[in-house]
Amino acid sequence: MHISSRQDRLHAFMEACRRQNLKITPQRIAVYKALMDNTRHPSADDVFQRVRKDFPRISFDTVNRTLLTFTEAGLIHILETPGGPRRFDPDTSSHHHFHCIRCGRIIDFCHDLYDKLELPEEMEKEFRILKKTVVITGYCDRCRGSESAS
Amino acid sequence: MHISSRQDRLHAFMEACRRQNLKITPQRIAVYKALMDNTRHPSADDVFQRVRKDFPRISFDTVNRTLLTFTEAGLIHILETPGGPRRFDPDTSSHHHFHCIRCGRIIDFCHDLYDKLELPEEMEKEFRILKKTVVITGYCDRCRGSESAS
DNA sequence: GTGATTGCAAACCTTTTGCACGCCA
DNA sequence: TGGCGTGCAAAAGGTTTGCAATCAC
Repeated sequence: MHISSRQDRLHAFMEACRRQNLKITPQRIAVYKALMDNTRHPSADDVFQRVRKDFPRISFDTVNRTLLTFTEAGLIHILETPGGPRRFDPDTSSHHHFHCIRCGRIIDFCHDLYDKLELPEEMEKEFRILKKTVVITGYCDRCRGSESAS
Repeated sequence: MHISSRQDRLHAFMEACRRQNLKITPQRIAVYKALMDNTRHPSADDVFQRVRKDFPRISFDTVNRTLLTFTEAGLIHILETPGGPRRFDPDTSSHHHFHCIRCGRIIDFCHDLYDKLELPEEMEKEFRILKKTVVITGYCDRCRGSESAS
């Protein structure tokens, strides 16, 4: 959970960069700050638009590549989506997702039981697991009425 | 599981179309047949390439739209992927996925316990649920060695 | 006959790639 | 200084849209 302050998180971020031999550049800091502000599920472009406000000269590519770098470093996650632009998730704590197949909304939810699910034994042996999420798909409250009205 | 014959499944498909007021066109039949053959996780283009063999005059758009139509009708599912082209899943029985974040492989697995997971009560009340999947992300057996070699 | 479906083509959007320059360590 | 990181621009890849012609019912 996000009990740590902005400063603490920024500090931890820089530590993580050092640990992974990632150079600490103004651009990376700007991207990370934007991610801390945005608790939703931003696309690369969403992040770009936000970072731009404080860092007008940054390029989209830098933002996009930075996001991929952060993902490889485990600082953020890539969301599982039903197609469409890639979405990132700055929240790396265990949580789960609901996807509306009509409006595309992704709704986070927490669920202790799901968090505690054990991984299949063989998989744990053979693979290196980073994340486990329950994804529920359907029509959200706003869309469930219109489902047959196609 | 797929104990029913090709003929049975085709028949069930046509029944489903009638039930949903979908016209039974040669194109839709061709797409459905291609899906029955392909047990992997095809993209729209994968399906297109396959259908083409038996139906050279079909257009990509028709295939793509047909897949979306089938999804809305609940005949197939859209896979949750970390970006990239949309993938479809002709297997609508309960199963779960592992995603390798390095090579992009999607591996199906079955897991009774995961199948039996109960949905969050409130969600079941408010939303219309179509599917529930556990998605595990990480490095697969082939890729786990190369993870630090970036 | 009528409305749903198809084929075609263009537009749109996102992601990837290559390369020269610049900056962090 | 060396090599990683950045910015720019072009290309590639996938999806969506509009419209006229066609087909299933």
